[in-house]
This record gives sequence, C-alpha cells and structure tokens, in this order.
Amino acid sequence: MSSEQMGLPIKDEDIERAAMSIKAMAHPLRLRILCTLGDREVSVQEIVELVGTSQSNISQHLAILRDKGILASRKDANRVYYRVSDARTLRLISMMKDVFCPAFGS
Amino acid sequence: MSSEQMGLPIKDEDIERAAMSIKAMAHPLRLRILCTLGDREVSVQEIVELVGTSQSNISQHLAILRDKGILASRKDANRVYYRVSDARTLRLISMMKDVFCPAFGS
DNA sequence: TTACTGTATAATGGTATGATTATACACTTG
DNA sequence: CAAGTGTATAATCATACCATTATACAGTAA
Repeated sequence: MSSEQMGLPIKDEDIERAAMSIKAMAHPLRLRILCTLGDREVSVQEIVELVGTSQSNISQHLAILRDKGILASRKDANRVYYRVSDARTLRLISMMKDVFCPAFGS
Repeated sequence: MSSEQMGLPIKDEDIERAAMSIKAMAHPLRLRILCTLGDREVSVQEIVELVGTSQSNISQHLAILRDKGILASRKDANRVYYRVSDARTLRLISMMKDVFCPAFGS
C-alpha cells in the first residue's frame, strides 16, 4: 500500500524539489553526461571530448546538474573534475537506463 | 564497469527517447499525478480532486504522460481511467521518491 | 610580467512549455 | 430528441529553456 493510499501526502515543496532535480536530468545532453560519468570522476575537457559539443555548452549544463545536487565537483590545478554526487543518484541513473534503454543494462 | 567504459556508447536516439520520457515526469503536477496513481487505476475526475487544478490542465498533463508511454488509459462509459503503464516505470517512480523525498519511502 | 590552458559566466535570440480560457467531443440519461 | 456529465482539444500569452557567441576568470608556465 502506497503512502498516498495511506493518506500521507507528499508535501508540495518536496514534489517541487524532486521535479526540479528530475528536470535537471531530463535533457539529452545532460543525460548523456550522466551516463558518460557513470561512477567515475571526469574532467570537463574529457566530458567535452566524450559528449561532443562546445566547452561553453557543457559547462552550462554541468552547472545545472551541480546546482541541483546531481553532480559534485572538485578542482585540481586549473582543471575541474565532476562526478555523480551520491550512490542513490547513481542507482537512479542505472534504473533510468533499465527502463528507457533496456538494451544497455548497467 | 559501465557500458560507457566498455566502449559501448548508448545511441543518440535512445538518449533522446529517454530524456523525453524523463522530461515528461519532470513537472510538479505530473510528478504529483504519478505519485497519486501509485499502482492504482484512477479516473480523471478523481485525479482532478486529488491533485487539485482545473480539469483541462490535468487532461493536458495526462496526455503528455500518455503520449510518452508513462501512463496507459482505459475508457469505461464516459469516464477514462489512467494507470502507470508498467511495473518498471512504477519502480522508477518509487526510486525517485527514495532519492528526492527520502521521508516518504514507498 | 605575458602568454596560455581550462573553466565559468553574460548576453542574445529563437523555440518550447505551461496555465488559462473557451470550445468541442463522447457518452449517458431523460 | 435535448440536457447533462466527463474528458479532450484549440488558442492565447507569458515565461522558461537552450545553443551560440563573446568574454571573464583562475591557474600554470615562460
């Protein structure tokens, strides 16, 4: 029996937050970034090479993912490395692949 | 080791499809609808009452979810009943709750 | 210091999204 | 048939998003 059926409604602000986070993942380029990262830590320039668009475009999409807490970043010298912020998010990405791209089970 | 690391890139069209489906879920009202449905089959008028906006607005959002294959619908007399289309999508919704609204474990 | 590399931000303009309103369609009942 | 109920669609306008371009910032190397 679900929470909804048990009369425990999810708060509007939680729904809002969740929707905004999911929306952050709901863009082809950003989804590609997430799938490319997997559980690795990758520098911006590598992401640019792997995903294939302009550095500026990648940087803006990375900022969106970082601002929503999907990605975490670490600076080393003049490079910045990005990674998926936590294990649960990583599992969610895996499950998204399962549901929408069954051919590519993680 | 992920598919990406194994050099098995996900096709652009698969990423596009997945992103469009996820985007369909990435709206507060639509996420609320999905959480409200859970594993039940609910009529449009009930959804309108439970979620709380205009019938027209709900109908448009239901159409978006239906068109992306997230929801399935069944007509009975002059009512239409909606449900989450398959078990995997249902699990994905559950996991989204886990990740973004940990207080409401399914 | 200057020059260079790597990354982030600002500004712009075209496109997509979304809530509202009004209307149309499908079905049922009288 | 008409009237009523339940649902879907069309039209509108305001807003949000996105890719591109140019520029700024941080760090390194000479």
